[in-house]
Amino acid sequence: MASQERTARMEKIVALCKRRGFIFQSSEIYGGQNGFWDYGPLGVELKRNVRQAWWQDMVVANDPMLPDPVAPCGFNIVGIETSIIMHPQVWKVSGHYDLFADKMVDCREAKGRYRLDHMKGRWITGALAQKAAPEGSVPTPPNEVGDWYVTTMADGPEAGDALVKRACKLFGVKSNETHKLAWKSELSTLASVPLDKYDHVIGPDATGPGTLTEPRDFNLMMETNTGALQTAENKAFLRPETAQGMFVNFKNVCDSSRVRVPFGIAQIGKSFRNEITPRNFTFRSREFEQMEMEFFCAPAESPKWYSYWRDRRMKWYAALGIKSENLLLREHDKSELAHYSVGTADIEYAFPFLDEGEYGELEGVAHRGDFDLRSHSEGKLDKALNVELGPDGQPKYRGSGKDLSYFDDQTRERYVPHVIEPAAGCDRTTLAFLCEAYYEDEAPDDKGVMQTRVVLKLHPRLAPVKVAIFPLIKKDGQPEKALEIYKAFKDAGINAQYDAQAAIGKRYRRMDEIGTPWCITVDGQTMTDGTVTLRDRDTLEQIRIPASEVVDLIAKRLRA
RNA sequence: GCGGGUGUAACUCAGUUGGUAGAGUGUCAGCUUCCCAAGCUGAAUGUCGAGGGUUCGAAUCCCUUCACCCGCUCCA
Repeated sequence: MASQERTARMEKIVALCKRRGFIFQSSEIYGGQNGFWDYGPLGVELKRNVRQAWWQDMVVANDPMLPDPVAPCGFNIVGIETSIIMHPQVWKVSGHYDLFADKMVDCREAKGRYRLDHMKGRWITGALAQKAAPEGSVPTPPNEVGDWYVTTMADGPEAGDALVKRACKLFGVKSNETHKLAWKSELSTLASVPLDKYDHVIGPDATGPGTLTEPRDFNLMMETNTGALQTAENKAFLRPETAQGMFVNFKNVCDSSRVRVPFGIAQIGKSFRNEITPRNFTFRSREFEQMEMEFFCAPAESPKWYSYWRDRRMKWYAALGIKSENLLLREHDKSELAHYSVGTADIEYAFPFLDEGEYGELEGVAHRGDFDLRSHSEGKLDKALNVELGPDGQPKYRGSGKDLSYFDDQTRERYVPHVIEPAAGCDRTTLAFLCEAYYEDEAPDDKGVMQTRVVLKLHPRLAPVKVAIFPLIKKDGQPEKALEIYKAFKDAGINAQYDAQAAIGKRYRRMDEIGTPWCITVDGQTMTDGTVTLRDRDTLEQIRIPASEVVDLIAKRLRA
């Protein structure tokens, strides 16, 4: 089975990550913490390199004076680093607060999950007609007269009728004798029922009472408190995305850094979400790192910029070694889009933990229109881009009241810029590079027995260790010469390792397994003519070059 | 959240009807070794996922719990 092969491959990658110190489970000695992961000595180098490659391409490489030939024009992108905890109003205006602030109850019998405030019901007195207690319920003596809370998920005017229907069935009353139903209360939501009465609640799809769990919060956002006192007033949230930090600093950046539209603000940082089901290694974590960029442009230019960023981001993954057959650009269907949006595309990777033909999201490139800047200015907008009003006719969530428009002194126009947002998951990207790099060779050993060689074919710029230096044998001055070369790499700021332990073949294999692209070996010939061998991880080929030139050569290859 | 599976050394795994743990790989040290998991000698390493119970005695039986994997469900 192809899927078993894929699972086995993924398990080997996870084992390698642990064995060689790329990724560990968080708090492992205490039994682990679901949805959280630690990066080990090699993993942290790999992840740093991913960040650095992103920052290089998204920030450092860009300048209005040096336009990318395929871009509409030249532009700047500046970096920023904003706090994880922001003013709580930020999340109300951004829409995150409303998105998932609901209490949910589960029904143990019907295996359903319901929003507490959507479940309507009425109290009624009577004897339940049911005989056997349903699965998951509180056992009830049959035909006992009591007070019950009958519920339904039916909405609006239908709710009352639906309850009558349900009650007839539950109490064995004929549908033309509904006057026999002894209602004790008007329609209310389950939120009005105290927890200690849940034994008497009959779920919308249950056949008996007491099958509902207590209401549980399903909050996307992690909560915390900012003062020593944990009161409702000082409740705060750990950011679920880094983007809002850039939107709320739009004016600061404009006023302080001589940028002109079009320009971008980029940020790399941690975000937090209470994922319901953390799964698939680091893919769905509750604490994760994002690499996001908000590109501000004139509304009329935004479709061109959207296409540009979507294509450019695809190229970035390819340039760092992701094969095109494992990468998918998935344009969202027009019906999935908010009407103001020109498009949203996901960049997806064929992770081995997914079935063949399935892809997991690495990055979303979204055209966000002026939704965010206008919301933070005027108040949270609804889908029609009007300020969403509360019952009192005032904005439901007030914006900052600050003017976040931009005056273009070339065209003499004032407008709220539109935003193109390429938002990548750093941990997912790191994981994708690991999965892509994992490779097994077979080669005979000196006894002719086939041996598996595990290689991480990481792009040299991503490899945690760039080069290893070995003395072929531990004498004749070879260790001393090798250490000298090793120090030259350290001095040049290139991450190198020295290893004199065990046979040369074993040392090469150790380096293959962690993805080190090059190994340099000092041998007998080095002592006479000053040359060393340079061995390539992928081709296994060796060339001889002067020891004095190796640092420059590797540095040059890393820049290429 | 539900159902199924798993959890023993750093990794992969063995461990009989209950009698307080083994292998291979890896790691480390020494010798050897002039290029792709070489050889010899030696060494270290386990709260048998955690907590509780039964028992004279638990890796093994029971309960609870945590984590991971698979399938549903849910979801940015």
